[in-house]
Amino acid sequence: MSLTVTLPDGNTLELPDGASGADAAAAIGAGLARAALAIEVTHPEGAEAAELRDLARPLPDGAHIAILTAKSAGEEPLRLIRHDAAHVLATAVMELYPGVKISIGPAIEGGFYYDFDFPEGVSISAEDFSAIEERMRAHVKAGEPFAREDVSVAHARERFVAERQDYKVELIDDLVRDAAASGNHEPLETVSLYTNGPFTDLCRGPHAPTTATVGAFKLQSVAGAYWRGDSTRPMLTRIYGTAFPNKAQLQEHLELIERAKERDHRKLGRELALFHFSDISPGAAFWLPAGTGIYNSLVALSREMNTARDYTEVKTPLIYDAELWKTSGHWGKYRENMFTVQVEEREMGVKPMNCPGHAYLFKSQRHSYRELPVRYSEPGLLHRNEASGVLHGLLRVRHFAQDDAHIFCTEEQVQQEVASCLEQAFETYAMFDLDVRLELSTRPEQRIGSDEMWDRAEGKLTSVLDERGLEYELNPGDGAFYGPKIDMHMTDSLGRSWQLGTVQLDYSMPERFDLSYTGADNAEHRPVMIHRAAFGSYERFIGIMIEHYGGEFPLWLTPQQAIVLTVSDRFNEYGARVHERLRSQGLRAELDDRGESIGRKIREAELRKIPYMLIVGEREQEQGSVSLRRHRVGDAGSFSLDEMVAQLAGECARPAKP
RNA sequence: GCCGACGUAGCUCAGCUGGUAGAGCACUUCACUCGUAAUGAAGGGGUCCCCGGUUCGAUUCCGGGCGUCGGCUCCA
Repeated sequence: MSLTVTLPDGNTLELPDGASGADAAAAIGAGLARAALAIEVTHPEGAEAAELRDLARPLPDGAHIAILTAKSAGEEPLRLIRHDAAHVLATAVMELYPGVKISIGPAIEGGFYYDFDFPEGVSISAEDFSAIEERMRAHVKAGEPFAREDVSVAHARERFVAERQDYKVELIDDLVRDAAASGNHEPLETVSLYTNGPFTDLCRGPHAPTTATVGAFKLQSVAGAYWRGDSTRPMLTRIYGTAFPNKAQLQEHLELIERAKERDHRKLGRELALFHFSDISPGAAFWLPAGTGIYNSLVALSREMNTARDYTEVKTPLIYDAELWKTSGHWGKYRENMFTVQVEEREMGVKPMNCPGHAYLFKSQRHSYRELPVRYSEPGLLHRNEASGVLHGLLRVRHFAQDDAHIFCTEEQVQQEVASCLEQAFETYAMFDLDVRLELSTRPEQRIGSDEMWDRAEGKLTSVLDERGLEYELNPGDGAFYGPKIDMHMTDSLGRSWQLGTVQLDYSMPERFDLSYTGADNAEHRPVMIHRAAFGSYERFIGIMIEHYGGEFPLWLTPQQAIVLTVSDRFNEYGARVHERLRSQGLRAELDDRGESIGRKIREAELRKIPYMLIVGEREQEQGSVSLRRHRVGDAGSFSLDEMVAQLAGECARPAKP
């Protein structure tokens, strides 16, 4: 008896019955057999997707197979190695800390982690890493095989109960329950265990043949993480690490992280004197002149774009009677995260968002269907009492402003308005070369409004996205408490994802505030409310933008577009004239006429990342010219003053909207 | 909020086992008048995060708080 499998190049391979993936690799070549990590198997019958399996498992007859090695394309080899590394980490920790309870340890983007529950009184910090790494290295060096064993649920459960591995027992019970609940599957009868050296873990697999494939690894950080991501359950200790097939790749990865840290907006914000943070007001930026310039440019851009789209700007109060927040529903859900003040006998709340104010303002006037959509925009100041542990530079703050707007429209206008909001957001991001990721967030558990309302609202957002052929991720249960939303996300220098823009559909707020307009039928109708922002908060957007550009902003946005550097103070008068010419063209230019050497002036301007340095000395003064040096490029030749001014004015203009 | 680490001059950091602190950069002044990434000299600058405790004496040890960093939870 024999079996036949098909290789990726279309050739077939005949193997004895019961042959494994390892046998297939060996049949192809000894080099491949040594390098093989796992095998991708596509079943002959059934339309199931390819499955990555251990090399040791027998191959089904007629399968299409592909041997995976460390050099295979895609993320799979790294994921496999990192998952192996997570098991090796657990092995070492179990040996070093008797009584520790293990939970889960997956591969993640950039590495892996394993969550542990250490015995009472034991706490782990980075200082313990070298001892753990040493044990890990011993296991990797030993090249211990990963052995898979499929055992009955009862057997596995007994085993982990006996070992007091409560988290594993809970995982098994959940697997059984989920299988039963899914309906279309048979009840769960077996689970797989993987053993490497002294360590056995409940694990779906696959794994590489031995621990030796973890060529290079490093433990990176330790952090708390709630069991099952649930803040009501115990907090476990998570150890993060990363692993690669070899040392060089690990080294390269670590250097990449170091370089990314150079782009950190908190570091650049300080170095470029854009903003300042202080204990005196946690979570609130002090904006220095350069940063304020950028901030104001963005606000101006938003105003222009809004005006072009028939938005009207309004101003609403910062502090409101609690009654407003009770009406909107925020008092019930977000009271803990609001700043409140006692004013005489009244309890007041500082606004964490503009919507209730805008709803109230809409209600204060009579509206005809003829004026709809009414679009109120307001870069209003907001305060949210964010938990101390979540604050993060400009990206998560307590005090901020949004490029916020609320659209009040008829049911029929909703799709058009949502589409237009998305377009405006895309247009905005295009000006900054940002690629955002879309997410559709649907009804959360804690919500207001009927199911019919949610069906309708989610349906509308989905249809706008689908009609435009936009790619998006579905985020079930992540909507606002009053309606579903489309969020636009962007990542920071270290790959962490942050929400920028949002478009939220809201049938609930108009109901709660009893908003209405008079229809053509002379009867009162309920408008629909759309909440939207493109930048999101100006603070966060600037933070993301600093990291995106590494502090080298586009010319139209940069705080200082040009600096005039005098070679010595004999040329300060001419320098001042050049400076004045630039300023009269509306350019943001500075004059450095200090008695310092030209070398020093250049160095300082380079460090400040000023794009154009105009150097003036004897030659330039005589010829009425300037010598240009571009940031990071160097000497760019000599130009007549008229020529230079015209060129700069042209290049520094804001790019035309697409 | 939770877990862990950290908190010394504007910034980056040093400071052995407890005896009230130091460097470089930045800043000020003076000299230098300079050609594409640092001229030299002198000087000023510190409630060593805050509040308690131990001690003859605390930046150092202990407790509590606050803040920051990395995660987790949360994010209207």
